[in-house]
Amino acid sequence: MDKKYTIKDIAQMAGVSKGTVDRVLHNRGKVSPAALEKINEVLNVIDYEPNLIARNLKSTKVYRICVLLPDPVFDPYWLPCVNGIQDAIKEFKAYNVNIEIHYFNPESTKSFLKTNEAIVAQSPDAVLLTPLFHKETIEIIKQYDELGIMVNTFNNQVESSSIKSFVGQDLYKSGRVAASLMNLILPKGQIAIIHIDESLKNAVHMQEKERGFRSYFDEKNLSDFSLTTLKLKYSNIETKLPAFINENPGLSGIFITTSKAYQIASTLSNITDEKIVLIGYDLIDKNVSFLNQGLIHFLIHQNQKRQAYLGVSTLVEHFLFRKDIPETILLPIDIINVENASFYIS
Amino acid sequence: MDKKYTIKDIAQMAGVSKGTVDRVLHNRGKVSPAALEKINEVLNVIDYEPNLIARNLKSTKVYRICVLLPDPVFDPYWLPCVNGIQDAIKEFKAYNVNIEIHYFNPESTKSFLKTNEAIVAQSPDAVLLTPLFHKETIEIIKQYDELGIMVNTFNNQVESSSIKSFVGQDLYKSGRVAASLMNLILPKGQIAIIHIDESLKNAVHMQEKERGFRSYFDEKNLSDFSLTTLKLKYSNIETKLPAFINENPGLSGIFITTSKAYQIASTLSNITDEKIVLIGYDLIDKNVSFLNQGLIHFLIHQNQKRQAYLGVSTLVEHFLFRKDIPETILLPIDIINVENASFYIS
DNA sequence: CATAAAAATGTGCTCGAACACACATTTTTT
DNA sequence: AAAAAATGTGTGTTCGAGCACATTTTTATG
Repeated sequence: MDKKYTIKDIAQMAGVSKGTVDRVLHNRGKVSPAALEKINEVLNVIDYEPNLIARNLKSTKVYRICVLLPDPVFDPYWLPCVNGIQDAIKEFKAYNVNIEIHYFNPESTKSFLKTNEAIVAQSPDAVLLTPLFHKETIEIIKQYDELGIMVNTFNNQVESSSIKSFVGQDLYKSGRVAASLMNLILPKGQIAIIHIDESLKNAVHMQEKERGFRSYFDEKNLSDFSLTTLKLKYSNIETKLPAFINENPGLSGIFITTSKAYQIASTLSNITDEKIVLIGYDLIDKNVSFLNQGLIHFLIHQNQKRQAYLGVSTLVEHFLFRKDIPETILLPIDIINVENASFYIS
Repeated sequence: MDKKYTIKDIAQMAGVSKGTVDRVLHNRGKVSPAALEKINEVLNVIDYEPNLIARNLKSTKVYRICVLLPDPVFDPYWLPCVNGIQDAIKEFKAYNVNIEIHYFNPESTKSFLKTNEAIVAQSPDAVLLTPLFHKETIEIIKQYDELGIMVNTFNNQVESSSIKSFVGQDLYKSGRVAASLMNLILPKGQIAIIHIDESLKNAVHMQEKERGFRSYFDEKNLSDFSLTTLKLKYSNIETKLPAFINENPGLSGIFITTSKAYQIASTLSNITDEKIVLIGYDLIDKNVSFLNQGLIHFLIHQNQKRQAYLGVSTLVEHFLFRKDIPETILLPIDIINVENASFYIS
């Protein structure tokens, strides 16, 4: 009963030509009520699904998708994204899709705006954004909206009615996951939450993680714990972290809300032999190296590669196969330790 | 420079007809040395990739793939597999592929053999097997091999040169992951490894997990631990487990090598208030329920859904797009606790 | 009622690969 | 020397959807 019907089949069954069937299916042109009814009758009985292969063979329209990504040269955090996008490019190269990556300097709002202009100039069908800068993103999105360019986002969440979709992780929950792991290793003690950032562009990101982390301990009502927040910059870790350790000799755990746990691990290994539990984010090489050395206990995998891949592939499948684009795709919060890390590194 | 060339383009460039180009590309029919050289010259310069869409549109060949799966009625463990396969069916329904699931009773080798016969009678192009019964699987595979039916396996690994591919998890490593988590919670104490099985059909599965689990503690040279292995059957858990707990009052952790951790959790909650750490496998409803209650600490996610999906999709992509089938695909060993479980449940 | 305008419907070509078939040329056989 | 076989090459059709254009039918208007 799973026979595949073609437009020709329907035309024959309804006693009309395939042109008329086509007009009914696509609401194009005029069709007499009589013909409409005959065709609808057939359509109600059978289960017509257009052959996507044939459709995409015919169509000469080339869909253009631009990806706006921070240049991995400035931060290796973004490297997996490039791989994810290249996977998507490879997968869809048989189709009429053109996917381009445009890089910007994550330290510079100017670079962000300039690269956006370059993309706008190309007037693609859709853009996948990494909305690092909130204010600028809102501006840019307005522009895209006016030009009828579809906007998807990933990694960072920005509220805007013009955004079709977001791919990322529930940061609040990921903070809770980190907390649950910390609590498992440390039944009590002082724990620091460290934010490492130069420009506060990840401020919301980090705050959500902290909120989740704290909520876990709040709920548990664990009076055995004391939580301290510490904000560091790349440039002052070497001086401020040792000072902080000195001031807090009872410190037993650190939760790092960015991918820079390796910086803490590295500095820490130079100044103390005490075992401080480190939990951080992302499987970048340096983090994995400290994980293997036992200096980082857990990493939470944000799977940027898959985020980027899904961001692109949902767009492509929307254009090619008319699939719906989900408003939000939340990737699982993968818990990584030294034993299972190798399976997540691609 | 990424222009897509067609056979017609090549024909024109080489000054021959598309028929001759086709003969060169597919080694069919005779071609004069002169024509061959001209065409090869063109092919060396450009980067020809046949349009897969056009190829699959033309081909009328319907590929038939049968999946041999234990009936989820007997064990809910297999339910996610059905979903994974249905995902694959949905994804490829536009193509000429016919995917059928055939169920057998996992308690009965007879049922396994009988269902296999039914599949053989259909003479599909490929079969995806769940090789529960080792001896019978080897026999069956021989039969498939003689008939030229391609065999892929998932979940259970069976050594055979006739098997094209295996999708699953590294069980030894998953045992190690479980051990590392156990060690994190328990700095010392007595730990039991419990195998729950009726027919020992999973014997190899469980042994590998135990081997990995023990290897972790062996390596660490942790003399503070003592590991005991206990084999239970579904029917005698209620009597034997309490007896075991009585005999071993110092027991502080249990590693359950199958998806039946919920049975242990349930029995345990009736006989003792002591906090015993439980680590098991698989996100089946009952396990997740005990995870949420805090009676199970960790579950290792074997992701059967994805295993089944990948088993089918690699086959389909092999037939449709001539992709290589990887010999082994090892899925990551996902660590699940109460905080991140929801993201893995589909 | 004629005729233009509008509405409805059918025909035919395209996309690119695959392959059957027809035809031409050369080689081999009797 | 004619017939038969082998070899080389080009042409044309197919797959199904999409769409432009041609054709037919209906309706409106003087």
